[in-house]
Amino acid sequence: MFVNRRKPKDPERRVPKQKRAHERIERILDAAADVFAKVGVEAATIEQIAEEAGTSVGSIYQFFPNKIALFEELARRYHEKVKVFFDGLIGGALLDLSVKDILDASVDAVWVFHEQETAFRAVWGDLGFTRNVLVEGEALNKEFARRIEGVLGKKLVALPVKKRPIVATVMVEVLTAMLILSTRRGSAADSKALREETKILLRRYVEPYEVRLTR
Amino acid sequence: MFVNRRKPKDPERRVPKQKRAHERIERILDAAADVFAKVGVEAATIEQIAEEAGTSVGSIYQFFPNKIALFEELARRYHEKVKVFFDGLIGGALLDLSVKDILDASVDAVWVFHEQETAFRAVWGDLGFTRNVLVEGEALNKEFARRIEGVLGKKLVALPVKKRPIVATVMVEVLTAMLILSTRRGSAADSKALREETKILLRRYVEPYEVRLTR
Amino acid sequence: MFVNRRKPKDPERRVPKQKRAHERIERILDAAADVFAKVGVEAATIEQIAEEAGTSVGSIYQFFPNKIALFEELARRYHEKVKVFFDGLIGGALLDLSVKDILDASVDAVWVFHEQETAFRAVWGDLGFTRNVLVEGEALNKEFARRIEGVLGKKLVALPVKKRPIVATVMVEVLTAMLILSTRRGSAADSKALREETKILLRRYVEPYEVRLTR
Amino acid sequence: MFVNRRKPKDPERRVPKQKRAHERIERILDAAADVFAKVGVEAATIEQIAEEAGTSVGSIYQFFPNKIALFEELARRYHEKVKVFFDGLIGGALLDLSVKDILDASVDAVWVFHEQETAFRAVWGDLGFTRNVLVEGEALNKEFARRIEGVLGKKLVALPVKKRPIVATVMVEVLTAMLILSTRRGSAADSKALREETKILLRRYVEPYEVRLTR
DNA sequence: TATGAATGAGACTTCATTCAT
DNA sequence: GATGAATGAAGTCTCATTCAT
Repeated sequence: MFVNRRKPKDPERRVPKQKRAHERIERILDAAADVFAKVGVEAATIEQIAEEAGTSVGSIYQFFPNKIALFEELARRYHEKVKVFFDGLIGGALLDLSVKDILDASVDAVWVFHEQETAFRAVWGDLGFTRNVLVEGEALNKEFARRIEGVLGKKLVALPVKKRPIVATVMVEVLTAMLILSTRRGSAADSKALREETKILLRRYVEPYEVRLTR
Repeated sequence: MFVNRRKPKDPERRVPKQKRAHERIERILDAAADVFAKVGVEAATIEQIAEEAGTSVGSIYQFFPNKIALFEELARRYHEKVKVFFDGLIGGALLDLSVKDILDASVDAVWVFHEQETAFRAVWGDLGFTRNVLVEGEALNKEFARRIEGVLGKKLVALPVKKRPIVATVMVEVLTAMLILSTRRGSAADSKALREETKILLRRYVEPYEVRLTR
Repeated sequence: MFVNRRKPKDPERRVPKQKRAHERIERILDAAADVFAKVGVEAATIEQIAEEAGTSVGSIYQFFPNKIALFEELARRYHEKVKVFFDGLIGGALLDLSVKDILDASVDAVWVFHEQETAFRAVWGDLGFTRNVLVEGEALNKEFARRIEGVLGKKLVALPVKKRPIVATVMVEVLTAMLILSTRRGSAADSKALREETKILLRRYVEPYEVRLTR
Repeated sequence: MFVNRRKPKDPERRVPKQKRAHERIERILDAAADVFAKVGVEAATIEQIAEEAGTSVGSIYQFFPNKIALFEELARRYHEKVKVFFDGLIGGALLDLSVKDILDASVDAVWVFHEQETAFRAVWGDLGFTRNVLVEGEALNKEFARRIEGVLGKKLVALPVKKRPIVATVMVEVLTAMLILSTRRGSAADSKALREETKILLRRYVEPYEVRLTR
């Protein structure tokens, strides 16, 4: 009742021990992602999320100290998921393929991943705008870039080591931009076309680095 | 957009008042742009903007029905400015240049424009975030694309008419993405490097369409 | 919307420049005192106070950053009022009277003051309980005690200097206790009787110090 | 006060369970007293109390219908304890002593009791604050007064019967006030001094009633 | 018209109480 | 019974918008 009654509380909040709790957390996060996707992170309200999750606001606060924590957890999870995804992609036989095939396969894979993870897009899309957590989005893309650098180094022999970071960064950002665009545009036909165009764009960008020009 | 700004009864004596009102509107919009840039559209408060503009909230509501109208007017103006900018760009002797030179000049021009218009970036950057006005941002980029199509048609003779829209769209989005990235990264050195890399990227993308491959 | 949007704000809040605002502040404080008196400081809600004051919660927050600030301002004002009251009491011709007459006059005056300032009692009564602001109540009574010491020194010649503080403190606390009791009991008859009994109690307590026992 | 604690069907097998329940109740009440003492009744949360008691909130609600019931039970118990205490005090050889010795012994005893029962002070102190249960605190003091009246009648022969109630009341309230003051002030030295001063105060107050003025 | 105080809906968060396990 | 997660009413506070001066 009094001002100081709003004590910070255990910042970690309850650790989910029970299965039911675990499910609820998932439902809450899913709902949060949906709502974030629908109206944006800022405009989303806890009540909305609770309703979408089929719970009460109290339950959300049982697990998350505030709205931003929901967002951060989502971002963290996507980050994780993407890392795993990339590891699978690169860890595979990718490096045995030609640059063109690598790009095609990668774009396809990322595209599919992106389309399946509806909520992912919302979070990712908002990352740049939600000033408080910009960091996370940056981190995500920077991590992508780092991974890609590894591949570039092996396949694009004509690419000077010093230029690798920027080329990788550009590739990631271009891919991101195309994904976001495809989300914005909505139509499946557009998406397909954009995907193919993205492949072309990336291929043309890096092809010159593929073989060292001899003679 | 505006409330009752368009009722010039007694035009004679209205002129000075109109002038004052006009100045006030400009100051309000400038302030809004600044505040939006600083804290984001959602977080910005009318009071903040009023203070920054050296007016009162009441005065703002005299001219704008609500906060979003401020944003929309800003977006509209930038849209306008950009159109003018593009007209200048394309209307000039651009078409006499080679594709490479066109791209270089265009990227440079856009880049400079973007860097000068601080508030522009804020508005543009927040476009995706404030869902209600996403439209405006889309419109902007679509308009860009349409303009570019005109140029493409003339210079990229090998580009099939049907492919023009998507190529133009990709170019605009890529350029946009690079501009946003450069804003995020901040450092001037990065910006310069990104600008050059953007030129390379775009050039490689469209070069194949430059000349019809004859046998 | 976001967590950090709840910025501390100008802690002083608006300074009342306008007459209307001033009146409103008075009304708010009166209402607060009433509500505090009725349900206690902790249980009082801003909404209740706003209703009682015939305003809106927003108006209250225009002037006071939070509920506790209302309480503190009330306490501060009462403190002030009481100081003035005491100055009047002691500054008068009181010292020319006998100890008995001084006590009688003082108890009467305090009693009347206390009965008139309904809200005062509420705030004072809660001072001891509202942990956060205990200080204020203590300060008030300590100040009383200090004033009384001055009088004691002059009239109670047989009271050793070293004992003055505790005797003064006991007198103040006893008087306070009796006032609070009389508030609790409610009935006017009781109040009158308690008042007289308080005079007796205090008189008997200090009479032995009145004259130095010679021989 | 209690929910369903009084349904001993199958008393045989219930004994151990009852015992366990009894212990739990004690632990809960102790915890409640501690927490009330620490943060005040309003600010105390059931969860805090449960934690302090090493139980769960559910268990608390097994025995107490709500938070206030905890408080009331504590008050009731203190009331009880105090009654027993007083009975011991008065039932003893007290009446054989002089008025001075009675007062000295009583004040000492009450003081010690008060200092030992830490939680008691918290509950008592908060009595005035939690309006709903003000009654209880009043009752306590009224009961004290009644007991004291009995003694007064026997020892203060010069005290008119009609004046007994108010004298008793004043004595109790004064003692209470001094105890509370000593709690507030904290220091042991102060406490000792206050205790002695309280003895003096009370003695001087009632001495005149000790012997009937003859002639 | 300009000002800024007033309004009040609505967001966040807490916590007493209930209830499924 | 015991547990602690779930609920949601209620409280605090903010700020877009209105309106009296």
